[in-house]
Amino acid sequence: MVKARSRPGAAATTGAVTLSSVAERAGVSLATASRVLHGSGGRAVGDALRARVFAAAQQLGYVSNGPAQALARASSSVVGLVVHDVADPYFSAIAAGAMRVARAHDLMVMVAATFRDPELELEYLARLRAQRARAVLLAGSGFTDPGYTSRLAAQIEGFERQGGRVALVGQHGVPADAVLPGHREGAAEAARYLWELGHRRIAVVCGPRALETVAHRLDGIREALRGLGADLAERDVVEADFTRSGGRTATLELLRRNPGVTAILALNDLMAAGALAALREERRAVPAEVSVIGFDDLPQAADLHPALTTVRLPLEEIGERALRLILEEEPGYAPRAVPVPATLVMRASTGPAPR
Amino acid sequence: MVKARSRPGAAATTGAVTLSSVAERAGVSLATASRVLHGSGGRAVGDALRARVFAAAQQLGYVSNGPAQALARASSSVVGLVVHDVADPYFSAIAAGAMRVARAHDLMVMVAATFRDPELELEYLARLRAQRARAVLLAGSGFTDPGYTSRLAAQIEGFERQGGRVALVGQHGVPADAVLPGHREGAAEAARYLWELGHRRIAVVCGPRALETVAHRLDGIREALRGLGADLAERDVVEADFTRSGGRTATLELLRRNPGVTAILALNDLMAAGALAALREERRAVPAEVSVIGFDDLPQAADLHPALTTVRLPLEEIGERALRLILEEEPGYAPRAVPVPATLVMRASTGPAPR
DNA sequence: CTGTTAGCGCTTTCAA
DNA sequence: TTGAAAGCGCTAACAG
Repeated sequence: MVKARSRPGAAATTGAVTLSSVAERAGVSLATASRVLHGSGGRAVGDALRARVFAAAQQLGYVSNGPAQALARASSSVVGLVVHDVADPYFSAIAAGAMRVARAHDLMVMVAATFRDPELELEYLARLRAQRARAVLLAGSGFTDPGYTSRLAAQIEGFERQGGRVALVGQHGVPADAVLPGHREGAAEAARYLWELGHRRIAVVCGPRALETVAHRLDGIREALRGLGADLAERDVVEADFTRSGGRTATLELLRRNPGVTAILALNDLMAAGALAALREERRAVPAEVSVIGFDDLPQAADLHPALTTVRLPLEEIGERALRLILEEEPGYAPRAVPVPATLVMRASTGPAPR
Repeated sequence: MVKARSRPGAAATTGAVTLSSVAERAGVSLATASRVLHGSGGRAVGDALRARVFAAAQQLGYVSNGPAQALARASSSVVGLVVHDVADPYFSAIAAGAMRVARAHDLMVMVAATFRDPELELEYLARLRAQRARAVLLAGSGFTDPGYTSRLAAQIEGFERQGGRVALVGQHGVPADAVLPGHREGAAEAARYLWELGHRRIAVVCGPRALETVAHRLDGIREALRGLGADLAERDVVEADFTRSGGRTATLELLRRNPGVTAILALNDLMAAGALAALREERRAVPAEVSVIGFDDLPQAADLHPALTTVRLPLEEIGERALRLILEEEPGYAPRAVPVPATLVMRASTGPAPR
């Protein structure tokens, strides 16, 4: 018995429209059809054949097979984007920037959400590697854990050896191209601003310290206060989830522990929103009794009540720059680092310290 | 001269670690290595060989080649998600739900943002088809344009013929499995609520009417008012971008056109935020002078000032249900439609009509 | 349980 | 310019 699909091109019998069925229909070779339909630039094929191939493809409703192309070319047209959580506006802003760049390069974007699980981050990186992603942007802040760091470095190295490029948002303690948001400086500026307003009882509502972002922002505050001759007491730093509800809980706890605070630095805007809610519940006037500063300047920051004073980070730009770094520039001898400064945006949630 | 890579397995020389180099190293056949490393379940290979293969893969640092697998299996492990804009909380919530389901099925998610451009939507669908995505979720609301609709239907049909599954959020006027958010009913309920509060001068601030979502919500309002013996005048419907700034602009315009309005229905929460901002600028007290209702119940709705009364849509659930529909159920004879009801959430931005 | 082998659909020399 | 043919890395019969 003759096997149904023993010959190249036989697939056409099956129903699937392949390049060779297009070639056959157009009366040209497979190679020519490939050159017409996928060849870069478009030159190098006579106009007559060219037209016939297009017509055949059109009539047959040909759709190229991405995986096959990726296999033959040993490189795909997808880039990976790894975030903690797509529903977190911080990450969706970065994603928006990155996607714009991907679009400009005609690449598809594979998005993975780790929900702040380092293991998942590593796993997704491996899968992106398996998918032969051309580049990967790790937008989630690193975790300050040596074991994790070395495994991450190994994955990254493997990925790069395989021809892929990797960029990070934040310096994860591994050598790779990175965009470095001004966490430290921005936080320091916020702390100094409060100090200037006369606040002396400053507290911090922060996310998990294992997150690099959190650690850096906290450091910035600490250093700034030290520079001012003050000190941030451990009891004035309350840690919780890096979310609105974490911010609310932490603030409530803080108010219990230290009813005298006059200023709260929330390490992101989500937590700041929670802090404002808690303060409202506790009937503490903002900023008359307590001032609040956030971080990131999410779109909704200005709509909080009172409008949130915060440290602005150009998130979309960060996503753009990071992806550009690996898509538009050759790998250098040493990893590149692009600093992106943070700026203080003064609104209505801060005021002079009550006396 | 002997060609460097004339024999299968020769690739090992090149540096790339392939399945056959693993097999060779483990002293087993390619098939066995494949069964151990990628075979589902894991049975059917003796423990001894099994262990040797794992060891070899480990030592060599083997990473499977996704495209090659996809080609051989004629099916990939990626699903597509098409949205208007990842930075829009409406879509990022849906995306979060969908990604959770994808994760449960061990699938990667390719996200495409169309920025409300129908052409781009079609293009991405084609590319997802080329990537042999297993399923695609079109989360962006359809466009009420017949030309677009028929082309969309054609793409979807092609995609399905190819073995892929498609789900929609909203009925785009094409036959495909869909999750149908209660736009109409939710909007109607909001309108009736305002009516009960005594409002008789109700206006609508809406996004582009070419969007199905907008059209349906608007219809719901219109019908509800008609049912109450009232009518929504064209001059009381102001159209703008489906964003915060669109909401602000439209509200300003509305206030100029019709200073007497006592209630504003904004067709999404983003626009409602803009409406509140505009009202604040114009020194109109909310809800004492003007009541405002939004739509979606984004996480930030409760933090607006005053806290926004809005129509809640369980967005993450919508994303989940939609993806489940095509990942967990066999295609039916007819397209399925899963209705998801909207519910009114009463907060502080609405109150009795002033007299 | 294990190995052989024929493709999957496309790209890319190499020759003509 | 165009075509022939050799893979890309992996899966899945099929045969032992």
